[in-house]
Amino acid sequence: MKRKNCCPIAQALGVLGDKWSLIVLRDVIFGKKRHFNDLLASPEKISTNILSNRLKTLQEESLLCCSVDLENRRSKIYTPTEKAQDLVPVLVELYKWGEKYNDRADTAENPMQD
Amino acid sequence: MKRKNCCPIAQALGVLGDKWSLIVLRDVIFGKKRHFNDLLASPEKISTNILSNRLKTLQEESLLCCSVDLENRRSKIYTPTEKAQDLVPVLVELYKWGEKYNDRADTAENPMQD
DNA sequence: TAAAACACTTGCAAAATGCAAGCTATCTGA
DNA sequence: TCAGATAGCTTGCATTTTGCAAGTGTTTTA
Repeated sequence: MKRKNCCPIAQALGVLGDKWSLIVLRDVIFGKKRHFNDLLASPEKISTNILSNRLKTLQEESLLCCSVDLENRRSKIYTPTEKAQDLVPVLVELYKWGEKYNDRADTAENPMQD
Repeated sequence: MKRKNCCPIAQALGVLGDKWSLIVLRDVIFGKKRHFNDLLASPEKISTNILSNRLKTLQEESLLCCSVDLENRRSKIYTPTEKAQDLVPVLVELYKWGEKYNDRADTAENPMQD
């Protein structure tokens, strides 16, 4: 969803305002997950085609960069850019809000405590 | 999207992780918009059925409450709850991030400067 | 060299979104 | 009082996004 000529919140949501982008970024940033299968294994159960698509768009938005794992050439490594790291405050505030109002978390499945 | 037994971020996104909920909340919280038609008039151009649906789900999630305008009984007033007000830090961080990385905002259309 | 692992891709069904039109209750002006 | 305007929806239908299962191609391991 392109959102030109509108407020920064709408522009941020143009990139992040879907069901999965921030989940993937959470896992890459806090969970330190780097591989496709690591991200697939999250308790939210993203499906392979969506994950693949999200990794593509997040690269296009310069939130992730992708490199080949030198020790295992069939494996790709996805790392967060500075632009993605700058989402930490957003994720932290979301975490605090979710904790205050919606928390039924099983800490064993909590990616913030990786 | 129900997200039980998972981290607070995922739970927050279960409520807010779509294209429109945070846009509506932005307008109610910062733009101080209270009526259906005020919300319709935002530059992001939400359509009537989606707005109607979002107002309903945001009430179900206790983020908005709805009352009849006593001075104009065909008009309804939507006000943010404390739970919604507590999203201010999330919206502020999103704003800062959007401003830093995606800003092409026309300040004349910027709801944060209402 | 056969089997397993990894990162996808494809096909198809279901759900969400987007657009236009219509509908009902209230209100306003002649 | 009564036609038209207004506010807030609802409906129908096309398009887009998501979800699930199965399959593909390359690399690695046994």
